[in-house]
Amino acid sequence: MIQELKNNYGHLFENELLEEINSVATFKEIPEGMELIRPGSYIKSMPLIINGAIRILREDQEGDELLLYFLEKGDTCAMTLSCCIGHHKSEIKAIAETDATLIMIPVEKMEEWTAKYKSWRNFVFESYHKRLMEAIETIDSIAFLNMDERLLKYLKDKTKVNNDTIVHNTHQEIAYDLHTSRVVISRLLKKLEVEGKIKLNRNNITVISL
Amino acid sequence: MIQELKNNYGHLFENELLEEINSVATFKEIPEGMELIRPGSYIKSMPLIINGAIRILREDQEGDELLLYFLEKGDTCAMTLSCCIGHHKSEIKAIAETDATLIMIPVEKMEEWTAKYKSWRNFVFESYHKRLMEAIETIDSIAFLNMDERLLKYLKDKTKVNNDTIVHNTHQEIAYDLHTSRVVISRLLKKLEVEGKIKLNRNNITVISL
DNA sequence: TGATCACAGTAACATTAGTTACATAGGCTT
DNA sequence: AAGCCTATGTAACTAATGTTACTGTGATCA
Repeated sequence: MIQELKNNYGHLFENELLEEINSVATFKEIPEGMELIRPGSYIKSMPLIINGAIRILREDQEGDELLLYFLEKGDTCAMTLSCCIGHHKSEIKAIAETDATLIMIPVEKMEEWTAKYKSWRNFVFESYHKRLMEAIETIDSIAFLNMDERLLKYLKDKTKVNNDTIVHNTHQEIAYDLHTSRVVISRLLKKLEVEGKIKLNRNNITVISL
Repeated sequence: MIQELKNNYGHLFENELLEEINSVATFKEIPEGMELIRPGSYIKSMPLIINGAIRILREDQEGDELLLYFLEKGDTCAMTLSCCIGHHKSEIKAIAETDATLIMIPVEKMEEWTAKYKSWRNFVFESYHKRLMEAIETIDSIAFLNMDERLLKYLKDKTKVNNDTIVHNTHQEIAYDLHTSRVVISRLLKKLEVEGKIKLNRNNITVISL
Protein backbone atom coordinates (compact mmCIF):
# COMPACT_ATOMS: atom_id res chain seq x y z
CA MET A 1 0.00 0.00 0.00
CA ILE A 2 2.74 2.41 0.91
CA GLN A 3 3.60 3.05 -2.72
CA GLU A 4 0.19 4.46 -3.69
CA LEU A 5 0.25 6.52 -0.56
CA LYS A 6 3.66 7.95 -1.38
CA ASN A 7 2.67 8.66 -4.95
CA ASN A 8 -0.44 10.57 -4.04
CA TYR A 9 0.28 12.07 -0.66
CA GLY A 10 4.08 11.91 -0.38
CA HIS A 11 4.51 15.57 -1.21
CA LEU A 12 2.03 16.53 1.51
CA PHE A 13 2.91 14.37 4.49
CA GLU A 14 6.19 13.60 6.24
CA ASN A 15 7.39 10.00 6.29
CA GLU A 16 6.43 9.45 9.91
CA LEU A 17 2.83 10.35 9.14
CA LEU A 18 2.83 8.26 5.98
CA GLU A 19 3.98 5.31 8.07
CA GLU A 20 1.23 5.91 10.60
CA ILE A 21 -1.37 6.11 7.87
CA ASN A 22 0.00 2.95 6.37
CA SER A 23 -0.25 1.08 9.64
CA VAL A 24 -3.84 1.96 10.54
CA ALA A 25 -5.61 2.58 7.23
CA THR A 26 -7.42 0.07 5.08
CA PHE A 27 -7.63 -0.07 1.31
CA LYS A 28 -11.04 -0.04 -0.25
CA GLU A 29 -11.93 -0.72 -3.87
CA ILE A 30 -15.22 0.79 -4.93
CA PRO A 31 -17.18 -0.10 -8.08
CA GLU A 32 -18.73 2.61 -10.23
CA GLY A 33 -22.20 3.59 -9.08
CA MET A 34 -21.79 2.43 -5.50
CA GLU A 35 -23.35 4.66 -2.88
CA LEU A 36 -20.73 5.59 -0.27
CA ILE A 37 -22.66 7.97 1.92
CA ARG A 38 -26.35 8.65 2.24
CA PRO A 39 -27.96 11.67 3.92
CA GLY A 40 -28.61 11.07 7.59
CA SER A 41 -25.93 8.44 8.08
CA TYR A 42 -23.11 8.71 10.57
CA ILE A 43 -19.58 8.21 9.38
CA LYS A 44 -16.89 6.24 11.13
CA SER A 45 -13.91 6.61 8.86
CA MET A 46 -12.48 9.16 6.56
CA PRO A 47 -11.57 8.43 2.94
CA LEU A 48 -8.47 9.60 1.09
CA ILE A 49 -9.00 9.18 -2.61
CA ILE A 50 -6.19 7.37 -4.41
CA ASN A 51 -7.82 7.19 -7.79
CA GLY A 52 -11.20 7.45 -9.45
CA ALA A 53 -13.85 10.09 -8.84
CA ILE A 54 -16.73 10.54 -6.41
CA ARG A 55 -19.91 12.48 -7.08
CA ILE A 56 -21.18 14.59 -4.18
CA LEU A 57 -24.91 15.28 -4.37
CA ARG A 58 -27.43 17.28 -2.42
CA GLU A 59 -30.95 15.94 -1.98
CA ASP A 60 -34.00 17.87 -0.82
CA GLN A 61 -37.01 16.55 1.09
CA GLU A 62 -38.87 15.49 -2.05
CA GLY A 63 -35.86 13.48 -3.20
CA ASP A 64 -34.89 16.03 -5.84
CA GLU A 65 -31.17 15.97 -6.47
CA LEU A 66 -28.42 18.34 -7.43
CA LEU A 67 -24.79 17.56 -8.21
CA LEU A 68 -22.55 19.64 -5.98
CA TYR A 69 -19.07 18.66 -7.17
CA PHE A 70 -16.65 15.82 -7.79
CA LEU A 71 -13.89 14.53 -5.55
CA GLU A 72 -10.75 13.30 -7.25
CA LYS A 73 -7.33 11.83 -6.55
CA GLY A 74 -5.73 13.61 -3.61
CA ASP A 75 -9.05 14.87 -2.29
CA THR A 76 -10.89 13.99 0.85
CA CYS A 77 -14.48 14.58 1.86
CA ALA A 78 -14.93 17.73 3.93
CA MET A 79 -18.38 16.62 4.95
CA THR A 80 -16.90 13.45 6.35
CA LEU A 81 -14.30 15.45 8.22
CA SER A 82 -16.83 17.51 10.05
CA CYS A 83 -19.11 14.57 10.55
CA CYS A 84 -16.29 12.67 12.20
CA ILE A 85 -15.15 15.50 14.39
CA GLY A 86 -18.42 17.20 15.19
CA HIS A 87 -20.49 14.01 15.23
CA HIS A 88 -22.97 15.46 12.77
CA LYS A 89 -25.09 13.47 10.41
CA SER A 90 -24.21 13.52 6.75
CA GLU A 91 -26.10 16.12 4.78
CA ILE A 92 -25.03 14.85 1.40
CA LYS A 93 -24.95 11.76 -0.75
CA ALA A 94 -21.75 10.35 -2.26
CA ILE A 95 -21.68 7.99 -5.22
CA ALA A 96 -18.72 6.56 -7.09
CA GLU A 97 -18.56 8.22 -10.50
CA THR A 98 -15.96 5.70 -11.64
CA ASP A 99 -14.34 2.66 -10.09
CA ALA A 100 -12.30 4.13 -7.28
CA THR A 101 -9.61 3.28 -4.75
CA LEU A 102 -9.83 4.77 -1.29
CA ILE A 103 -7.73 4.67 1.83
CA MET A 104 -9.95 4.64 4.91
CA ILE A 105 -8.67 6.24 8.08
CA PRO A 106 -10.31 5.59 11.47
CA VAL A 107 -11.83 8.65 13.11
CA GLU A 108 -9.75 8.49 16.29
CA LYS A 109 -6.55 8.96 14.33
CA MET A 110 -7.83 12.10 12.66
CA GLU A 111 -8.13 13.90 15.95
CA GLU A 112 -4.76 12.62 17.14
CA TRP A 113 -2.91 13.60 13.96
CA THR A 114 -4.47 17.01 13.93
CA ALA A 115 -2.70 17.74 17.19
CA LYS A 116 0.52 15.97 16.21
CA TYR A 117 1.26 16.83 12.57
CA LYS A 118 1.28 20.27 11.08
CA SER A 119 1.12 18.77 7.59
CA TRP A 120 -2.05 16.92 8.52
CA ARG A 121 -3.63 20.08 9.87
CA ASN A 122 -2.74 21.91 6.69
CA PHE A 123 -4.19 19.11 4.61
CA VAL A 124 -7.42 19.16 6.57
CA PHE A 125 -7.74 22.93 6.37
CA GLU A 126 -6.85 22.95 2.72
CA SER A 127 -9.52 20.31 2.11
CA TYR A 128 -12.13 22.39 3.84
CA HIS A 129 -11.11 25.40 1.84
CA LYS A 130 -11.32 23.51 -1.45
CA ARG A 131 -14.72 22.16 -0.62
CA LEU A 132 -16.07 25.50 0.47
CA MET A 133 -14.80 26.96 -2.78
CA GLU A 134 -16.41 24.16 -4.77
CA ALA A 135 -19.69 24.80 -3.03
CA ILE A 136 -19.41 28.50 -3.81
CA GLU A 137 -18.54 27.72 -7.41
CA THR A 138 -21.70 25.64 -7.58
CA ILE A 139 -23.61 28.62 -6.22
CA ASP A 140 -22.06 30.76 -8.95
CA SER A 141 -23.23 28.34 -11.60
CA ILE A 142 -26.79 28.15 -10.39
CA ALA A 143 -27.12 31.83 -9.57
CA PHE A 144 -25.28 33.46 -12.43
CA LEU A 145 -25.50 31.04 -15.35
CA ASN A 146 -28.36 29.98 -17.58
CA MET A 147 -29.12 26.32 -18.06
CA ASP A 148 -27.26 26.15 -21.39
CA GLU A 149 -24.10 27.49 -19.77
CA ARG A 150 -24.48 25.15 -16.81
CA LEU A 151 -24.84 22.22 -19.17
CA LEU A 152 -21.67 23.24 -20.99
CA LYS A 153 -19.81 23.47 -17.70
CA TYR A 154 -21.22 20.09 -16.70
CA LEU A 155 -19.94 18.44 -19.87
CA LYS A 156 -16.53 20.03 -19.38
CA ASP A 157 -16.31 18.84 -15.78
CA LYS A 158 -17.43 15.35 -16.76
CA THR A 159 -14.85 14.93 -19.50
CA LYS A 160 -12.21 16.18 -17.10
CA VAL A 161 -12.92 13.94 -14.11
CA ASN A 162 -13.43 10.88 -16.28
CA ASN A 163 -10.55 11.75 -18.58
CA ASP A 164 -12.78 10.72 -21.50
CA THR A 165 -14.33 12.81 -24.26
CA ILE A 166 -17.32 10.52 -24.28
CA VAL A 167 -19.85 11.27 -21.58
CA HIS A 168 -21.62 8.04 -20.67
CA ASN A 169 -24.92 9.39 -19.46
CA THR A 170 -28.49 9.54 -20.63
CA HIS A 171 -30.26 12.87 -20.92
CA GLN A 172 -32.35 11.90 -17.93
CA GLU A 173 -29.28 11.37 -15.75
CA ILE A 174 -27.87 14.75 -16.70
CA ALA A 175 -31.26 16.30 -15.95
CA TYR A 176 -31.17 14.85 -12.43
CA ASP A 177 -27.66 16.19 -11.81
CA LEU A 178 -28.63 19.69 -12.91
CA HIS A 179 -32.05 19.47 -11.30
CA THR A 180 -34.08 20.14 -14.41
CA SER A 181 -36.17 18.02 -16.79
CA ARG A 182 -35.09 15.58 -19.46
CA VAL A 183 -36.86 17.56 -22.18
CA VAL A 184 -34.90 20.68 -21.33
CA ILE A 185 -31.59 18.81 -21.49
CA SER A 186 -32.51 17.13 -24.80
CA ARG A 187 -33.39 20.54 -26.24
CA LEU A 188 -30.14 22.17 -25.16
CA LEU A 189 -27.99 19.19 -26.17
CA LYS A 190 -29.57 19.25 -29.62
CA LYS A 191 -28.63 22.91 -29.88
CA LEU A 192 -25.03 22.09 -28.95
CA GLU A 193 -24.99 19.33 -31.58
CA VAL A 194 -26.27 21.71 -34.25
CA GLU A 195 -23.47 24.10 -33.24
CA GLY A 196 -21.04 21.24 -33.84
CA LYS A 197 -19.78 21.11 -30.26
CA ILE A 198 -20.97 17.60 -29.48
CA LYS A 199 -22.26 14.46 -31.19
CA LEU A 200 -25.32 12.78 -29.69
CA ASN A 201 -25.60 9.02 -29.51
CA ARG A 202 -27.77 6.62 -27.63
CA ASN A 203 -26.61 6.48 -23.97
CA ASN A 204 -23.61 8.70 -24.54
CA ILE A 205 -22.40 12.02 -25.85
CA THR A 206 -19.16 12.60 -27.74
CA VAL A 207 -17.63 15.93 -26.89
CA ILE A 208 -15.99 17.52 -29.91
CA SER A 209 -15.05 21.01 -28.71
CA LEU A 210 -16.61 23.04 -25.93
CA MET B 1 -12.40 42.91 27.28
CA ILE B 2 -12.28 39.61 29.08
CA GLN B 3 -15.92 39.83 30.08
CA GLU B 4 -17.32 39.91 26.55
CA LEU B 5 -14.98 37.10 25.65
CA LYS B 6 -16.17 35.00 28.59
CA ASN B 7 -19.80 35.70 27.82
CA ASN B 8 -19.57 34.67 24.20
CA TYR B 9 -16.81 32.10 24.10
CA GLY B 10 -16.44 30.99 27.71
CA HIS B 11 -18.35 27.77 27.14
CA LEU B 12 -16.10 26.89 24.21
CA PHE B 13 -12.59 27.72 25.37
CA GLU B 14 -10.66 26.89 28.51
CA ASN B 15 -9.44 29.75 30.70
CA GLU B 16 -5.88 29.51 29.55
CA LEU B 17 -6.92 30.03 25.95
CA LEU B 18 -9.27 32.83 26.91
CA GLU B 19 -6.35 34.54 28.62
CA GLU B 20 -4.19 34.12 25.57
CA ILE B 21 -6.87 35.52 23.34
CA ASN B 22 -7.30 38.39 25.73
CA SER B 23 -3.61 39.21 25.68
CA VAL B 24 -3.09 39.29 21.91
CA ALA B 25 -6.44 40.21 20.40
CA THR B 26 -7.75 43.68 19.64
CA PHE B 27 -11.27 44.96 19.90
CA LYS B 28 -12.83 46.45 16.81
CA GLU B 29 -16.08 48.40 16.57
CA ILE B 30 -17.60 48.37 13.10
CA PRO B 31 -20.36 50.69 11.85
CA GLU B 32 -23.27 49.34 9.83
CA GLY B 33 -22.55 49.21 6.13
CA MET B 34 -18.76 49.09 6.45
CA GLU B 35 -16.96 46.79 4.04
CA LEU B 36 -14.74 44.38 5.98
CA ILE B 37 -13.42 42.20 3.19
CA ARG B 38 -13.37 42.65 -0.55
CA PRO B 39 -12.73 39.93 -3.13
CA GLY B 40 -9.06 39.60 -3.96
CA SER B 41 -7.76 41.01 -0.71
CA TYR B 42 -5.42 39.17 1.63
CA ILE B 43 -6.35 38.88 5.25
CA LYS B 44 -4.04 39.33 8.19
CA SER B 45 -6.28 38.69 11.15
CA MET B 46 -9.22 36.59 12.03
CA PRO B 47 -12.44 38.02 13.49
CA LEU B 48 -14.50 36.54 16.30
CA ILE B 49 -17.91 38.15 16.31
CA ILE B 50 -19.00 39.44 19.72
CA ASN B 51 -22.18 41.09 18.58
CA GLY B 52 -23.92 42.39 15.48
CA ALA B 53 -24.18 40.65 12.14
CA ILE B 54 -22.06 40.45 9.00
CA ARG B 55 -23.33 39.85 5.47
CA ILE B 56 -21.25 37.50 3.35
CA LEU B 57 -21.70 38.09 -0.38
CA ARG B 58 -20.49 36.50 -3.57
CA GLU B 59 -19.71 38.67 -6.56
CA ASP B 60 -19.24 37.53 -10.15
CA GLN B 61 -17.06 39.13 -12.82
CA GLU B 62 -19.74 41.58 -13.93
CA GLY B 63 -20.20 42.78 -10.37
CA ASP B 64 -23.48 40.93 -9.92
CA GLU B 65 -24.02 40.02 -6.30
CA LEU B 66 -25.62 37.29 -4.27
CA LEU B 67 -26.06 37.09 -0.52
CA LEU B 68 -24.53 33.87 0.77
CA TYR B 69 -25.31 34.03 4.49
CA PHE B 70 -24.98 36.02 7.68
CA LEU B 71 -22.42 35.69 10.43
CA GLU B 72 -23.61 36.31 13.97
CA LYS B 73 -22.45 36.37 17.56
CA GLY B 74 -20.18 33.40 18.25
CA ASP B 75 -19.34 32.91 14.58
CA THR B 76 -16.12 33.39 12.75
CA CYS B 77 -15.39 33.70 9.06
CA ALA B 78 -14.40 30.39 7.47
CA MET B 79 -13.13 32.17 4.40
CA THR B 80 -10.80 34.17 6.60
CA LEU B 81 -9.61 31.01 8.27
CA SER B 82 -8.54 29.39 5.07
CA CYS B 83 -7.19 32.62 3.69
CA CYS B 84 -5.00 32.99 6.74
CA ILE B 85 -3.79 29.43 6.78
CA GLY B 86 -3.57 28.69 3.09
CA HIS B 87 -2.58 32.22 2.07
CA HIS B 88 -5.40 32.37 -0.44
CA LYS B 89 -7.07 35.53 -1.64
CA SER B 90 -10.54 36.26 -0.41
CA GLU B 91 -13.26 35.07 -2.75
CA ILE B 92 -16.05 36.85 -0.99
CA LYS B 93 -17.17 40.23 0.23
CA ALA B 94 -18.12 40.95 3.84
CA ILE B 95 -20.20 43.93 4.91
CA ALA B 96 -21.50 44.85 8.35
CA GLU B 97 -25.26 44.28 8.39
CA THR B 98 -25.53 46.09 11.70
CA ASP B 99 -23.08 47.89 13.97
CA ALA B 100 -20.84 45.10 15.17
CA THR B 101 -18.12 44.30 17.69
CA LEU B 102 -15.29 42.01 16.66
CA ILE B 103 -12.25 40.56 18.35
CA MET B 104 -9.37 40.38 15.93
CA ILE B 105 -6.82 37.61 16.31
CA PRO B 106 -3.42 37.72 14.60
CA VAL B 107 -2.83 34.97 12.05
CA GLU B 108 0.27 33.54 13.77
CA LYS B 109 -1.70 32.69 16.88
CA MET B 110 -4.28 30.73 14.94
CA GLU B 111 -1.72 28.24 13.76
CA GLU B 112 -0.14 28.00 17.20
CA TRP B 113 -3.41 27.46 19.02
CA THR B 114 -4.54 24.85 16.55
CA ALA B 115 -1.63 22.70 17.68
CA LYS B 116 -1.96 23.60 21.35
CA TYR B 117 -5.67 23.64 22.21
CA LYS B 118 -8.17 20.97 21.38
CA SER B 119 -11.02 23.37 22.06
CA TRP B 120 -9.61 25.76 19.48
CA ARG B 121 -9.33 23.01 16.89
CA ASN B 122 -12.90 22.00 17.54
CA PHE B 123 -14.02 25.59 17.22
CA VAL B 124 -12.23 25.99 13.91
CA PHE B 125 -13.58 22.73 12.53
CA GLU B 126 -17.05 23.51 13.78
CA SER B 127 -16.86 26.90 12.07
CA TYR B 128 -15.87 25.31 8.79
CA HIS B 129 -18.69 22.84 9.11
CA LYS B 130 -21.24 25.56 9.81
CA ARG B 131 -20.09 27.62 6.88
CA LEU B 132 -20.10 24.69 4.50
CA MET B 133 -23.62 23.91 5.65
CA GLU B 134 -24.69 27.52 5.16
CA ALA B 135 -23.27 27.47 1.65
CA ILE B 136 -25.14 24.26 0.92
CA GLU B 137 -28.32 25.74 2.37
CA THR B 138 -27.89 28.65 0.00
CA ILE B 139 -27.54 26.15 -2.85
CA ASP B 140 -30.77 24.52 -1.69
CA SER B 141 -32.57 27.84 -1.82
CA ILE B 142 -31.40 28.75 -5.28
CA ALA B 143 -31.76 25.29 -6.75
CA PHE B 144 -34.97 24.07 -5.17
CA LEU B 145 -37.00 27.19 -4.36
CA ASN B 146 -38.82 29.69 -6.55
CA MET B 147 -38.18 33.36 -6.14
CA ASP B 148 -41.28 33.90 -3.97
CA GLU B 149 -40.10 31.23 -1.54
CA ARG B 150 -36.56 32.60 -1.53
CA LEU B 151 -37.94 36.05 -0.75
CA LEU B 152 -39.92 34.66 2.15
CA LYS B 153 -36.83 32.93 3.50
CA TYR B 154 -34.86 36.14 3.05
CA LEU B 155 -37.35 38.13 5.08
CA LYS B 156 -37.33 35.49 7.81
CA ASP B 157 -33.53 35.47 7.98
CA LYS B 158 -33.40 39.25 8.05
CA THR B 159 -35.85 39.61 10.92
CA LYS B 160 -33.90 36.96 12.79
CA VAL B 161 -30.38 38.36 12.45
CA ASN B 162 -31.53 41.91 13.09
CA ASN B 163 -33.94 40.89 15.82
CA ASP B 164 -36.43 43.34 14.33
CA THR B 165 -39.73 42.72 12.56
CA ILE B 166 -39.10 45.76 10.39
CA VAL B 167 -36.79 45.07 7.47
CA HIS B 168 -34.97 48.29 6.65
CA ASN B 169 -34.27 47.76 2.98
CA THR B 170 -35.49 49.07 -0.33
CA HIS B 171 -36.83 46.70 -2.94
CA GLN B 172 -33.71 47.38 -4.98
CA GLU B 173 -31.42 46.29 -2.17
CA ILE B 174 -33.33 43.04 -1.71
CA ALA B 175 -33.15 42.47 -5.44
CA TYR B 176 -29.35 42.76 -5.32
CA ASP B 177 -29.12 40.26 -2.46
CA LEU B 178 -31.26 37.71 -4.29
CA HIS B 179 -29.71 38.52 -7.65
CA THR B 180 -32.90 39.46 -9.42
CA SER B 181 -34.52 42.72 -10.54
CA ARG B 182 -36.31 45.36 -8.51
CA VAL B 183 -39.56 44.90 -10.46
CA VAL B 184 -39.67 41.21 -9.61
CA ILE B 185 -39.20 41.92 -5.91
CA SER B 186 -41.84 44.67 -5.92
CA ARG B 187 -44.26 42.30 -7.61
CA LEU B 188 -43.70 39.47 -5.13
CA LEU B 189 -43.71 41.78 -2.10
CA LYS B 190 -47.03 43.21 -3.24
CA LYS B 191 -48.38 39.69 -3.42
CA LEU B 192 -47.20 39.02 0.15
CA GLU B 193 -48.85 42.25 1.29
CA VAL B 194 -52.14 41.27 -0.34
CA GLU B 195 -51.88 37.95 1.51
CA GLY B 196 -51.54 39.91 4.74
CA LYS B 197 -48.08 38.62 5.57
CA ILE B 198 -46.26 41.95 5.41
CA LYS B 199 -46.96 45.67 5.29
CA LEU B 200 -45.06 47.73 2.71
CA ASN B 201 -43.76 51.18 3.53
CA ARG B 202 -41.26 53.50 1.97
CA ASN B 203 -37.71 52.22 2.73
CA ASN B 204 -38.88 49.41 4.98
CA ILE B 205 -41.13 46.43 5.30
CA THR B 206 -43.06 45.41 8.39
CA VAL B 207 -43.24 41.68 8.79
CA ILE B 208 -46.58 40.58 10.20
CA SER B 209 -46.49 36.78 9.94
CA LEU B 210 -44.47 34.63 7.55
C1' DT C 1 -39.67 -11.80 -35.77
C1' DG C 2 -42.59 -9.39 -33.29
C1' DA C 3 -43.29 -7.44 -28.67
C1' DT C 4 -41.43 -4.63 -25.36
C1' DC C 5 -38.80 -1.09 -23.28
C1' DA C 6 -35.72 2.60 -22.46
C1' DC C 7 -34.06 6.56 -24.73
C1' DA C 8 -34.35 10.50 -27.51
C1' DG C 9 -36.79 14.15 -30.64
C1' DT C 10 -40.14 17.54 -30.89
C1' DA C 11 -44.38 20.36 -30.76
C1' DA C 12 -47.44 22.95 -28.06
C1' DC C 13 -48.36 25.02 -24.18
C1' DA C 14 -47.89 26.89 -19.11
C1' DT C 15 -45.34 29.12 -15.75
C1' DT C 16 -41.79 31.85 -13.89
C1' DA C 17 -38.67 35.37 -14.16
C1' DG C 18 -36.57 39.31 -16.41
C1' DT C 19 -37.08 43.82 -19.08
C1' DT C 20 -38.81 48.20 -20.55
C1' DA C 21 -41.39 51.94 -19.91
C1' DC C 22 -44.01 54.95 -17.61
C1' DA C 23 -46.88 56.77 -13.63
C1' DT C 24 -47.27 58.16 -8.98
C1' DA C 25 -45.95 59.33 -4.38
C1' DG C 26 -43.05 60.76 -0.45
C1' DG C 27 -39.55 63.54 1.22
C1' DC C 28 -35.96 66.94 0.84
C1' DT C 29 -33.96 71.39 -0.81
C1' DT C 30 -34.13 75.98 -1.99
C1' DA D 1 -44.57 76.07 -3.24
C1' DA D 2 -41.75 74.45 -7.02
C1' DG D 3 -38.34 71.44 -8.28
C1' DC D 4 -35.93 67.37 -7.69
C1' DC D 5 -34.65 62.79 -6.37
C1' DT D 6 -35.59 58.27 -4.94
C1' DA D 7 -38.73 54.58 -4.12
C1' DT D 8 -42.57 52.09 -5.45
C1' DG D 9 -46.61 50.41 -8.48
C1' DT D 10 -47.97 48.42 -12.60
C1' DA D 11 -48.75 47.14 -17.46
C1' DA D 12 -47.04 44.93 -21.39
C1' DC D 13 -43.91 42.33 -23.33
C1' DT D 14 -39.85 38.93 -23.89
C1' DA D 15 -37.09 35.19 -22.57
C1' DA D 16 -36.10 31.10 -20.12
C1' DT D 17 -37.51 27.11 -18.17
C1' DG D 18 -40.75 23.47 -17.10
C1' DT D 19 -44.68 20.29 -18.53
C1' DT D 20 -47.44 17.24 -21.25
C1' DA D 21 -48.06 14.45 -24.82
C1' DC D 22 -46.91 12.00 -28.54
C1' DT D 23 -43.52 9.94 -32.05
C1' DG D 24 -39.71 7.33 -33.57
C1' DT D 25 -35.87 4.29 -32.98
C1' DG D 26 -32.50 1.10 -31.47
C1' DA D 27 -31.71 -2.82 -28.37
C1' DT D 28 -33.13 -6.84 -26.15
C1' DC D 29 -35.66 -10.78 -25.32
C1' DA D 30 -39.30 -14.24 -25.50
